[in-house]
Amino acid sequence: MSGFDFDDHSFSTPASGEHLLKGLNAEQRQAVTLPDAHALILAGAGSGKTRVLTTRIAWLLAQQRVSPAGIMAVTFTNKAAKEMTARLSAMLPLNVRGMWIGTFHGLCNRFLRAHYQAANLPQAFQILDMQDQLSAIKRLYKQFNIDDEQFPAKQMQWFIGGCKEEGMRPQDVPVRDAESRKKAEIYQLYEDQCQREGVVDFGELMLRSYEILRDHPLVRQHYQRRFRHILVDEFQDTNRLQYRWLKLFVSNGADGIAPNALFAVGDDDQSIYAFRGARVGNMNDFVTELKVAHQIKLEQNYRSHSNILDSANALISHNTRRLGKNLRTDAGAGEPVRVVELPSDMAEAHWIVSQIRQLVGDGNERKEIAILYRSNAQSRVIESTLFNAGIAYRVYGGLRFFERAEVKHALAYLRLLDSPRDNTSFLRVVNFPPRGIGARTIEQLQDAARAANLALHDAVHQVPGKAGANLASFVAKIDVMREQSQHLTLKEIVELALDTSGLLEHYQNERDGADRVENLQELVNAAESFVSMEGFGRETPGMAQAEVGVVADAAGVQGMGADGETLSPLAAFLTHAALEAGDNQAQAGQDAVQLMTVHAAKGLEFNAVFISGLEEGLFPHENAMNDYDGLEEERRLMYVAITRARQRLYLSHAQTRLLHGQTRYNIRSRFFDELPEECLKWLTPQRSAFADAMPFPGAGRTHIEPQWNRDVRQSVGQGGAAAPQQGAGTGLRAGVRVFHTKFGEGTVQVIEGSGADARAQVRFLRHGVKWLALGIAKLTVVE
DNA sequence: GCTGTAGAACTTTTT
DNA sequence: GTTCTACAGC
Repeated sequence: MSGFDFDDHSFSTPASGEHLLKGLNAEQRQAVTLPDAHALILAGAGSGKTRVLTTRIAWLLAQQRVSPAGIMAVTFTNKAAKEMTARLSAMLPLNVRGMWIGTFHGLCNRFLRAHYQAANLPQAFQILDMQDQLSAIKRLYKQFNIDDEQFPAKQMQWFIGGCKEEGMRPQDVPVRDAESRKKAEIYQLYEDQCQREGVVDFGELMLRSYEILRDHPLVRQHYQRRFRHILVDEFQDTNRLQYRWLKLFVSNGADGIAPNALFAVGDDDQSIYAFRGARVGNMNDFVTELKVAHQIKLEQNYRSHSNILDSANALISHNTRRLGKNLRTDAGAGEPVRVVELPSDMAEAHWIVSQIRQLVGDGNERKEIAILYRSNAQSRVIESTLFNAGIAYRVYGGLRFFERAEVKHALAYLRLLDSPRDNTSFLRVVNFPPRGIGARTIEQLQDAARAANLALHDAVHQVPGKAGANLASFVAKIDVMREQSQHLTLKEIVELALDTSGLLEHYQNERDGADRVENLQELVNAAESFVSMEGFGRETPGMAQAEVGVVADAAGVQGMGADGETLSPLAAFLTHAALEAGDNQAQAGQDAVQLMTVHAAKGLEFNAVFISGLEEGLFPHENAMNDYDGLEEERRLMYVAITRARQRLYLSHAQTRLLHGQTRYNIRSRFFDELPEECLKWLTPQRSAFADAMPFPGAGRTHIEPQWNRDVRQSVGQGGAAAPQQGAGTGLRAGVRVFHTKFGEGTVQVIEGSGADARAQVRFLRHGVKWLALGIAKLTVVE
């Protein structure tokens, strides 16, 4: 039950673990069997990264070099953590629950529950997701009269998250001017509010456990002593704080603790999350700061044919500052990469659908076909085309189960049972379903609560009159519910909440409430299966007692509860809901074509992949094109997209695209020019100024036109014959300064196309770079 | 206190 | 073009 017997070597595997190495190539085998020292594994796409990671753990255990309790394995997503756990238990007969395998945030949560007193948190602290966090900030704005115009709440949320990722508390925020001072001030107010209400956001989970490890040597030493092997997946995605957090677990041999080993697996070429704080530089820092002796590259690719892989390699070689890696495959050349240009986004969608029809007709499974795009907005046209064609599809992204409004409402009621001080939850449901508690009443309550320094829940009796009575009856309802829930199972508690709150009834009476009722029902199911899901609720406190006891006894460390309290099943369930928003896979398991952004596709693979919208401004995205790092990240994104494909890869771009309600004219992505010609098969002639009027190409027609004028941008740059008809007469050419009635002054970057299709790329002083159709836009030449 | 309409936003996203 | 937010009117 404890699973924390440190001397537990009780699995019946041959001690050598040799059998685990079967089927591994030399590189993989070398990585798996490295000595107990820090190591960096550069694992290219499709090189068997997860396999190496899990086999490494299994091998260490089988060799009896470490007990399960001495392992910590960290991932980014719940999905990855689950997969690792599943593979591991398939390899070895052992109780994986004794190990610390989980996401950064999941492990931090586990840590903070154990050290909640040192962390100065209630044991049943609630976790704010992004929605909760934003509404918490907005609430703060109301209370302190902060101008949302001047400090947009969304931006503030981003700012606070960014500070925490850098390990900065409000007092650490550099104050340069009035604005930064105010931001730091708001950050502080937000922190105070969270502390008062006993809630933590995602960043706080990381930062606070980091601080405890940093500031409590005895706690730190305890974990350093315990974890002999720390393994990290997707290391290139770690942010600064996560890296520092990891380093605190590393023992350098001081304090009488034997050195332990950090085994990091990552791929710098697949680093696509810089925009949310990921720092590829952590890989280099790791190597130098911890004097990593073992670096292994996994370059054998088991996924793609060589036309695909060579394309990926060629593309990514245009990036500088790489750690350097070249994938190889034994799979043979395979099909060429098919490339096509289409007149519009709609034509592109039709073309993709026609190709999919053909693929499916040839016996390919729909779920083995993926359509990738750079931004979500692009999915709409494709969706409607697939829908009209009657092809089953599934879109990734969007609202997940625990994020749905009705589910969040139900969870808010449940949270109030455990954490009455959670004002975010209180406000969410105090008048939902409507019970006559309006804005003015709530304002009164907030004033009273602030004056008396009480939680909203505890201040209801300070509000006089009818309004106060309404509030009191709401609180009474919650309190009664809490009383009644005392001896119920988790499932019964959820049912009680749905019933007593009136949520279920409310949605049952609503016209379009059927889906919501169904989701609430699903929540009951989730609660039921959660209990039977092997002891999530038991496991954490089990660790808490054992560990905290050890540390507190040995060191007399104050403030670390070693009492026998366990986290209630409800609290565990709420934690689960916050840390794992659940699937959005409505039709999961069906044989449907997969639609997703390139980001969402990372880590997945398909037999056939369509990458759509390969146009300048879209992919690479215009917001990323301005700086060099941004462009390199876009290229890595493209690299990720290409390497998703096993057998067939299709690249498409459209001349015109409806975006934000207006037609945009795009030229094909520069990435086409970075792919090896011999791997490609152009299904339409490469675009030129003279070939614009191509009719909508019949699906699958494969004639190849002469490829004159390959790079339009280049010919304009040379001041050559680009845009012969349009540009010549008006004096419009690259470099000329122009004026636009809406965007103001700018400089022409590129002109291309001819006649009605002619377009110019203009860099405006105030509005950035835009593509304008010369037949429509009113451009005046300034000079 | 609720409902309807006008206005703004809009890259990528897990925890 | 769509979707969410905010404020005004009933």
